[in-house]
Amino acid sequence: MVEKQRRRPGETREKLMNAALTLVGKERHFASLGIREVTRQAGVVPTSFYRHFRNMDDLGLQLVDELGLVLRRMMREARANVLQADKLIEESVAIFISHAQANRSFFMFMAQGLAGESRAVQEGIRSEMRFFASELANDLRRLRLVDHLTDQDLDMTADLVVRSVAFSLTDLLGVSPDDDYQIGQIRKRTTRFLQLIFVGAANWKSPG
Amino acid sequence: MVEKQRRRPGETREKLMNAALTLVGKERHFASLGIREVTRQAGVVPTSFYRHFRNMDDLGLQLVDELGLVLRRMMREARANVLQADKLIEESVAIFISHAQANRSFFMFMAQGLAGESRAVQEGIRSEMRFFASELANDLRRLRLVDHLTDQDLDMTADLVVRSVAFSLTDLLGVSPDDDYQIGQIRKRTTRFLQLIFVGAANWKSPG
DNA sequence: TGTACATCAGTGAACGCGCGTTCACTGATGTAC
DNA sequence: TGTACATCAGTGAACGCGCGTTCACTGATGTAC
Repeated sequence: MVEKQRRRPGETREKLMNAALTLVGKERHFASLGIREVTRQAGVVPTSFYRHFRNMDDLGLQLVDELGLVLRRMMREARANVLQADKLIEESVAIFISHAQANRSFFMFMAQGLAGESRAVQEGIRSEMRFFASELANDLRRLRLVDHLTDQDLDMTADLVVRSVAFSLTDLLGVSPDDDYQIGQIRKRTTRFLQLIFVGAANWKSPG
Repeated sequence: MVEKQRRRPGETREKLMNAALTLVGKERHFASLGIREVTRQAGVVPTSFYRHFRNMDDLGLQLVDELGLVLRRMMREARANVLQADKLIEESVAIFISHAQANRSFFMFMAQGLAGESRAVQEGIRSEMRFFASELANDLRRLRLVDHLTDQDLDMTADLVVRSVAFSLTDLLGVSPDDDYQIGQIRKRTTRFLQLIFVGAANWKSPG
């Protein structure tokens, strides 16, 4: 006899979201996932899907919300651990890379969603990135490392940093998680990108 | 009676590739396109597909090749038209944006493919971007605007420029092609990103 | 505390449909001699 | 130049299958009084 029901509330919902993420982590594109496929991966009957989501887009939107949590967690860790200003960039990049590795599927979903099929998911991910960039701008303001920049120029700098890191993400997701050499290369290159941007910011004069 | 056969050689192949691009241009993700869907859009019987492609991935790879041509055309135009060094960035960005608008579907395909399902397509697009970046580095070397950089640092700068522009592409593709105000904003922001990067490059000292 | 009822979340059967792919056929075009 | 044959590219019919979605059902949990 099959053990059924008496599940923790929200358990199936969670299973479905994890199933979608797992498939995305296996090089599948979110846009090509089907409801039956996801429920199969989750070990759940297809009809269960509709108890939690209206369709795959809906599931995608809820994944975006969770992605936001992952990003906030990463930010918190970066704030706690990046203590020496002179190592700020190296350490932040290292933390980013370790989080990207630990949540590979989530970040894959994010990279896919930026040019994805659902406009709403796309907007959601963009909005998470904007939030991230604005928090970074606040941190930079607080650290007073680039004191001569106007608020607007600081925002621009933070935005460019976030974009560069996001692009490195797609590099990172393209190599095997075990390939330490390649990952090291990506880490170094990302670090240099950010250094270049900060040299630019340090010497920036607002056009007027 | 239906007029049939006696087609220009390669005509159907072209129709199929255009059909896929058209669908991608309509917010569809390439990974979610089906063979029947593409042939329907092309006005061709499903079996015709197999005369030209082994599967959708194959079609994707051939689109990457065409994408390369589009990028080379853009590069050529930029070289021909960007004459004054002081307007170099503005003018290049303007040319990029006008090409992105004129080949919206192609660039959409490119943005999608970077995090797409097919590893081969992904690699193809990356390789086109690397080529583009290396050509840009050559141009910068020739113009002698950043003479103090090592070859490696110049490559890095060009790479960062290309990435930033590619990311702006996803901004651009997210707004309506008629929304001149938004497009203007994206143009300005991209220009400032590149200016920031070049200020960084101008003041860069290779670590050693 | 107990009872009646509503809501919630999971199930299996069933539907009609569009999918990818195979097949044998056809006429146009290219090639050998 | 003409003829015989191979190759190419397009066609329509057919296949089995997995898809999204609906439905009526069931038992567990929450709520009202």
